Amino acid sequence: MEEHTQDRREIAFLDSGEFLESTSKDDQPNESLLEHHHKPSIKEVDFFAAKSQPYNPSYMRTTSIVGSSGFNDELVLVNSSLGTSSDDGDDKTKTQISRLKVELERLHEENHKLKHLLAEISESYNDLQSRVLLARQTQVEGHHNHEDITQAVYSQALQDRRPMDMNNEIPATTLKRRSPDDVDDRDLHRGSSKSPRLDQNKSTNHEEQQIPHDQLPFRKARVSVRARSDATTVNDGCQWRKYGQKMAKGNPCPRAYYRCTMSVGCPVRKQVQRCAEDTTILTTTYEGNHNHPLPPSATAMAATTSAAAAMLLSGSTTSNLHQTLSTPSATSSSPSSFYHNFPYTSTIATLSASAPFPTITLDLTNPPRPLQPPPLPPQFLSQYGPTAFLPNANQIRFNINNHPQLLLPNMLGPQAPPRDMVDTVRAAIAMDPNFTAALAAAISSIIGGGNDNNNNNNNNKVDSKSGGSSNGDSPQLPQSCTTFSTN
DNA sequence: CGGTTTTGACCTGCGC
DNA sequence: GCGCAGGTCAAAACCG
Repeated sequence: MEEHTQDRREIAFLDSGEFLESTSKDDQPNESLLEHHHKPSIKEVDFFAAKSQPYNPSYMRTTSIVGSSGFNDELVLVNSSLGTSSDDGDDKTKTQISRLKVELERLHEENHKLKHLLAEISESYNDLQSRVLLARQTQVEGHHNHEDITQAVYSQALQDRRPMDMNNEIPATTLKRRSPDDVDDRDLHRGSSKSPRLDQNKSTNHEEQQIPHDQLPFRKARVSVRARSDATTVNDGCQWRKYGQKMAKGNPCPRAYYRCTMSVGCPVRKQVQRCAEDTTILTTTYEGNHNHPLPPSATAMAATTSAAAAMLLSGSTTSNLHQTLSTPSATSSSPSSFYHNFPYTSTIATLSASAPFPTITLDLTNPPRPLQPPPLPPQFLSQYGPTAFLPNANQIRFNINNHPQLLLPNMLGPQAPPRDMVDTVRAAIAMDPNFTAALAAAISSIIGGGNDNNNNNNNNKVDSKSGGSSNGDSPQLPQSCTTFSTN
């Protein structure tokens, strides 16, 4: 049981309609509240029903911190008028108060259980999603006639047999490990004979491979983020260690390779390279899934890129994704119809079919044409303010399956503090069911988001060297958050 | 002293 | 087979 008295977050009851009706009927919220607890009317706390309830400030004497998911992690019912009631000293009132406290404790415990339940559901969902994608892969491998460009991208990824990326299927060759503490799915899946001394774990049978399902087998999709930054790399909330640097062909700027160091063996890697044409643009390409909890500041980014990767890997969800050509060689087969759906000159999201990996590029560099934001639920307006979703200079735009266009303010630019990013991603996830791929991470962020402010200003490190703060000041989330790509 | 960065070497796949 | 390019390794240097 968590402490009620320390660091409590005051949550107004946005409970069932019955409850609100009872409180609004007599326009005496405090007494109604007490009366309400004479009756066992609050059997369950319907967190998600709160969204549909009109916000009535006269009854919400406390600050509403109902997250965008509608899930309260702390239920501390505060009746600010109890102590000043004219019935002070009345035994009946005291009895009611004590009953109320008991009920409150019960609700708190119930809330705690629901949190666990939600975590389990989220985990189950991720598991199921992996299985679905695996089934899709199997299906795609047997049917190469794909009219949809995204299916073609996906198919190409599945047919790619480059050993460095041989994570989509277990090769019928040797598996190896470099060292006990340097084990990632790449090592587990790679069919390399690079180091005979490390040649072990041989197997030729798919089903004999004991591979974590969350790393199986979809790791090839990449999420690339283009953003203007003067720093060597962008702050995404994670800790990274640079393990290599290479000069890439056609670009005078070196490409740096980073590996996530927030957990031993975390397979997530990223490449950072400046654009040759415009050195103020930094391209960060993420690959892999985190195998550890993420701090809230990293979860938001993870949720966004994970959703993008999920779109990329899901044929149905990518079919309506606006696509443009990032380079003349990219996605030459992209149907021109996409351009009709895409009235903007700037790149929104780019799918690259020519790359060795299916890659989705989120371009945050081109100021898009101002767009009318979608209507927002009242709770978002109350929580984030009416201007929270107004278009900024740099935004990511998603248009997935004809869902409302989501405006994600520039996550990486210096003018956008992480708080905006976190809040906006939360809201975006809540607004679009297709972001359920990131739901677990987002909700975790929301649950732990009571101290988001702690992460606002101290996660601006620009490289891993100055890092360490991101996981030191942030509470670790109770679950592993799938990040960036689902491949 | 431990973690990170640097940097040359090495490995692999691909194209010719 | 050879060269090229992308990616990774690992020892040395660096840093707090």
